[in-house]
Amino acid sequence: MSHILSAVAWPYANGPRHIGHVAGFGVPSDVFSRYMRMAGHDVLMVSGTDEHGTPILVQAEQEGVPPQVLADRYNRVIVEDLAQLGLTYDLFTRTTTRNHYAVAQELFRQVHANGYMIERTTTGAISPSTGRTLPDRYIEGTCPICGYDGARGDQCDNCGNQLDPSELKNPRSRINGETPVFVETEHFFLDLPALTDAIAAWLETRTNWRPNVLNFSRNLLKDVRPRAMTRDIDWGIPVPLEGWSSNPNKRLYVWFDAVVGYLSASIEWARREDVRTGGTGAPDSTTAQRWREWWNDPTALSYYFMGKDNITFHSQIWPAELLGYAGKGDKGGHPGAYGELNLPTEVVSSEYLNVAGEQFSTSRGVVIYVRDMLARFQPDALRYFIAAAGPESSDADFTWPEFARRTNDELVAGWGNLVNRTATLVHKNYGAVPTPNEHTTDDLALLQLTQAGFTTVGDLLGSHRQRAAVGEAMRVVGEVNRYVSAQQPWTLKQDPDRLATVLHTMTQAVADCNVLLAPFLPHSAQQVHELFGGTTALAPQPRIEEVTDLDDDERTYPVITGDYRVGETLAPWARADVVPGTPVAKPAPVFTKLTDEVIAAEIERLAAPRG
RNA sequence: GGCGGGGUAGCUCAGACGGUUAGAGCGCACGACUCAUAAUCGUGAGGUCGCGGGUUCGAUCCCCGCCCCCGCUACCA
Repeated sequence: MSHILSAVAWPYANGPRHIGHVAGFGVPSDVFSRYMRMAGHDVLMVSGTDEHGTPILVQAEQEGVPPQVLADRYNRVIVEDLAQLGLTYDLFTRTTTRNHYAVAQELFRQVHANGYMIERTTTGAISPSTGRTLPDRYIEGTCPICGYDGARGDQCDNCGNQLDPSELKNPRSRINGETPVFVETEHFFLDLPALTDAIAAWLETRTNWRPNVLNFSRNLLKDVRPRAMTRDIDWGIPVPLEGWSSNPNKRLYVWFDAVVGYLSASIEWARREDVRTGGTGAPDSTTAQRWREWWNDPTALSYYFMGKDNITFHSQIWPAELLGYAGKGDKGGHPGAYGELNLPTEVVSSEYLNVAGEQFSTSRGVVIYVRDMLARFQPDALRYFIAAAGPESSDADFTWPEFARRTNDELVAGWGNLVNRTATLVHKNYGAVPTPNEHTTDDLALLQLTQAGFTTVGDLLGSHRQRAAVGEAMRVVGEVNRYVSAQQPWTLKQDPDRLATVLHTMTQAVADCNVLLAPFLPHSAQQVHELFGGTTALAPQPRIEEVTDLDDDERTYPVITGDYRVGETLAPWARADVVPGTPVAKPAPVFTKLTDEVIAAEIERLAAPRG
């Protein structure tokens, strides 16, 4: 049994998240975490909303509200969506807690003390009216090469050439149209060249990563330069150094602190455990130190879930921060108060989910929000689609007809119908799970087959092959349907001994399948369990809790948390023998079949102009 | 431009470190059954494995060239 950290990418709080986001990081991380918990491991699954950076600041100004107000709004929306989808975070928090500020600053301070934060003067574009960094992407003008007027500061969309923003003719801010000025400014750069050997050595020890992720990560090391970790901006975490911390216009780069979130959320989780068990939540109390079980124990495992656009931050920047913190680069050094922190065991990156062949685009209205999806469809239907057809190893496509097909032909007709016909037969004939007589070889063969699923499906889940895993589980479901057709229990009314045995075998096989599918379909797994008279918790769900900031009594915010203890709130990854005599009521269908009309309405909604 | 991924049955995809008849699900055709949300089970039709060369006894899988699609290209979350 291992300690396993499920580190899930932090959704950016500038708007509601769409199903592409949860396909990339949400469902895969939850399926993995649920399975690992069922298999008996100590899983800590953490994430939160990422709330700093230019986009939130710009959007807040356009709306005329403080950035924190904007972030508060979308933090709550995202929390509600992820919880409703059934994502079992041990803690889903945010980057604007005092705890996170303190942890991010501690990381920065020690990386700096070890010599891996180097101060440099650079020329940067700033907005003259605010004094803030104007990122390349926020500058546009006329391309000096092709004359196209809509060129961005980093690249011309017309001719494809890379540009330097200072080369643009008639440069202007996309935020407010003013002409940017190029000034000299001081910033701290993460000294990646001094850490490259250490990163490369770590990458060399990595096995079992998806090959494209590992190759991409190795490639990144071919051309490494120091990377700025501070910004001219007044929204973010203050730079914890003399002369900097009091400067309202210097802040940590949003990505520096976003990846620190995995650690700070783990620490916040431990501190809240301390509070829950009667402590004060002070960082140095015994329970509040429990995060170290996942971060300091070298045998602990950590899996980072994200979309492919985040790979560089998780296989290069975050390891560099950790190595710099530990003093393990070319310049030496020593760890700070958190000790030697584990580097990622595996960076589990997804590709992209497209919608009907197009990339998601909020501005063009090519988007399906998680919220809208969950308002009209069962969460398990979306989870199933993502698990079975998601962008696991290459880009995948979401279309409404395919969603309907997966739901109707596989979930409803395959699995739901097996549950329903089994429960109906049991209910009609006995009203309870019957006591079996002697099993035939057919019965035993089926039970052996469903039992074997725990190994085959489990192995696939453990190696992040969820599409194959759910396919294997559904193959087992198909075998049970074949058994039912072959045994024809509805013809056995004159042979009660045999009927009881067949129905008992079916019930056991369905129960096995239900556990196999529980990581993917937790909502319906619990329903199916109860349909067959189960009274215990099989697949727990997360809950939203309003909490007070541990270091600021004035502030409250919602978190996602829950109790996911195997054997107590969660079924183990193994057969649970069905108990003869357990009452089985007349079943109601577990999954809702999607009609053509419903799907047509969704297609129309997607095609409609935005707004 | 550079780097990376991909082009396999009508659709969505799997697979082969080169080797007898290339797989799955759905769709389609026919049949069986009727416990079940017209669900289930069986049988069958259907593929020049992007194009052109090369290596090889043999390539769809390796090499070269080409065409097409997608992503990344570093201060953008």
